[in-house]
Order: sequence, then structure tokens, then C-alpha cells
Amino acid sequence: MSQKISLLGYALMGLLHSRPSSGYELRKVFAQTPLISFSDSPGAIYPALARLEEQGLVRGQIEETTGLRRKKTYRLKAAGMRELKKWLEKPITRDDVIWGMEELSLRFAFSDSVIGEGNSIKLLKALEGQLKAYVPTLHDYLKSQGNNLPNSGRLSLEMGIRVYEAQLQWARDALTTYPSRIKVDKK
Amino acid sequence: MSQKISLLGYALMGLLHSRPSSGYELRKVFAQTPLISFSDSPGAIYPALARLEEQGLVRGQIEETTGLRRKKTYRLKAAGMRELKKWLEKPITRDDVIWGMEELSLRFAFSDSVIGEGNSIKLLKALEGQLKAYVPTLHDYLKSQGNNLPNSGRLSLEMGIRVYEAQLQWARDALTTYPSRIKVDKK
DNA sequence: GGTGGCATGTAACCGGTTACATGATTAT
DNA sequence: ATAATCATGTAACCGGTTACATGCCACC
Repeated sequence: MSQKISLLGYALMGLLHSRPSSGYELRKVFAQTPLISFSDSPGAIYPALARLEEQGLVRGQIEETTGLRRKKTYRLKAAGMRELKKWLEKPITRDDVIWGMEELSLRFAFSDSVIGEGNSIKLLKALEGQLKAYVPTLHDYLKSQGNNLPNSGRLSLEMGIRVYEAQLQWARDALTTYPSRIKVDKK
Repeated sequence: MSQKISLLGYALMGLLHSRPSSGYELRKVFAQTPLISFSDSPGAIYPALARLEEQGLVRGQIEETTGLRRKKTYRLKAAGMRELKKWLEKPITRDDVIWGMEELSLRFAFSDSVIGEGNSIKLLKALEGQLKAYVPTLHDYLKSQGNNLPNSGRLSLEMGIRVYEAQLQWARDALTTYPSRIKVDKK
């Protein structure tokens, strides 16, 4: 039924949502953007775009307007928009926090412009909740297992904890930057 | 020449270095360890162990001692130890910091017991240096591009920066926990 | 005329994911 | 008995990596 889309596929759709682009332009975005590691290799992007097109999620149009070199501009189709929204609005689970913070960070990055500020806040709150629940279990693990680990092993674990704590603190700070509309749109 | 080994392969060798184990035991480690996301699926671990064995890096011995159910215990061979050390001692590049912090964290976790405290410290210092150089470029990027991004996009970028800053701070703190032997073993 | 950026693709390879398969042992 | 855990594997699928291939255009 609902087709499988790779993380790269969602990233491409998210970018196409903000502006129609060619594969080359999308590659440049990946090459220049420092965070969220997507490869800018043609062997990843062009096949991914072709897959999205086959699935009817994006449309590629060759522009031959002014005798320029050929260039294929992709646009997000309605079905693509639906899939993008579905992905962004998926509930956040504990597993997402453990195995997929990178994906969550990408989802949040797109959320404002695709599903709106109110839903961004929802996403943030859910993320904060999951992190708040998860961080203590890491501390427990460290307390119970820390002595069995070699020095650098324990330190490495501590680094992981610090990273999660930083993300939690970030989520809290981020929430304060959203104007708290008196009575946020109920329901 | 020097065979290609996946990150999972190195992780397995690192664990086998500390104690010979069966595939099942290694799976349990992955299932229970909260950080560094390796799958505990048999479809990943057993083929990976088989590859390492083909490459002469580990040796698997079936234990049939007391009529128990069969169990294959793997041990790290000398060649495996060499590859493991080579991996741990590889110089750290800027690209490692951008695309492979997870791998660096794993390398550091194994470093104490495989290559010794002195080399752990070297690794840490190199990591600190790379992070110290990289973090400012992220701030520059945020300053120059932040205004072009939607709110949540900019916030997402800030999260990435916070994570790198947390890792940098961690590296500094970690270095202070190593006893500074007066005149660290020279050369 | 050569370098470098624009622009799109293909194909072999590799390894992780998912799902299936098997069977012994241990606890309820 | 039967469910859970121990224990090892196989095979199809998928998609990212790497490397190769092509050709235009601009600039010096």
C-alpha cells in the first residue's frame, strides 16, 4: 500500500517542497549543508529522484527553454505532499530517539514550512517528552554498568549521555522561542 | 590489499578482543547496550562473523563439550588484532568528525583496552582538536545562512551545533580525567 | 586547448534489513 | 504441553557507495 520511502527520499521531498529544483541543485545543498549527513553522490540522488517519480510523488520536467544545457526540474506532487506530511506527523517513539535522532532532526527542520508552527511545537514537545524519559535510563545504565567497563568505554558512554542531555536542553530552549499564543489552538 | 571491514565488523572484533564470544552473545550485547546503534538481527551478525572468519581475522570454534546445544565461540586472531589496531590508530580527519562521530566514539570506547591509555589520550586530543576547529565553522554557517532558513530549520541547525559543542566539552573534560603522568611516555 | 563547473546518468558491488527456517533446552 | 529462551543460519530485497561515462559551456 503506502510505498516505502528512504530517508533520502524524504529529504529530497522536503527540499522540493520549499522550491522546485534539479538533481544537481539538490546535490549542492547536500554538499554544502554541514549537518545531517546525506551524500551528494549522483549515484544516490538521481536514482532516488527516479524512484520518487515512479511512485508518483514528484514530477520531473526537462527545461529546454533558451537553448541552455538540459536540466530536469523536479516538483513535489500532491501525493508527495501527502506522504511528506504523513511522515512529519508520525508519532515519535522511544525507538526513534534511540535509533533515529538524525531523522527526527530532519523532520523537525522541515516541520515549520510543511505542517506549520503549531505542529512543529507538537513535534518538539513529543521529542522533549521522549528525551526526558530516556536520559534517566542512560544514567541508570551508567551507574549499574560503568564499573564493568574500561575507562574509555565508560567515557564513551558518558559522551552519548551528554549528547542526549544537550538535545533535551535544546528542545526545552527551542520551545521557549515559539511565541506562546495565549491558549494555543485547542484540540 | 588490506581487506575492507564494515563498522559492524570492527565492533565485533573490538568485543571479541575483550572476550571470546558466540554470535548470540554478541547479539545480546548489541540488544542491551543503549548507545552506538548496531542491529542485533541475526541477518547482520552471523554473516559479518562469517566474513571476518573468511578474511582470517577471527576463528570460530564449535563447542560440543558437554553435550550442550551447539555453540560457536569466536576468538580474535593475530591478523584481526592487527586490523583492529590499525583502525584505532588511523589519524582523525575533519571528515570523520562531520560524517562519522559514531565511529569515532566506538573507536575511543575500545582504545583503552586495545591500544592502551597513552594512545587513548592521543585519540582524544586529536578529536578535541578537530572539534575545536569545526565548531566555529558551524557558527559561521548559522550566522550567514540562519536568516534564509525557516524557524525550525534554523533551530535544527542549532541543535546540531549544541551536539558538537557538547562533544567538544566532553573531550576536554575527559582529558582531565586521565592522570597526567609527568612526562608522558615520549615518542 | 585545457581546466573547471554544470548536468545527468549507469552499473557493479556490498552489506544491512526483513523474514523465514530449524531445533534444542528450560521454565510454567 | 507449550511458551520462552538459547542458538545459528539462509535468502530476497533494497539502496547507498564507488567508479565510470558523457557532453556542454565559460574562462583564460
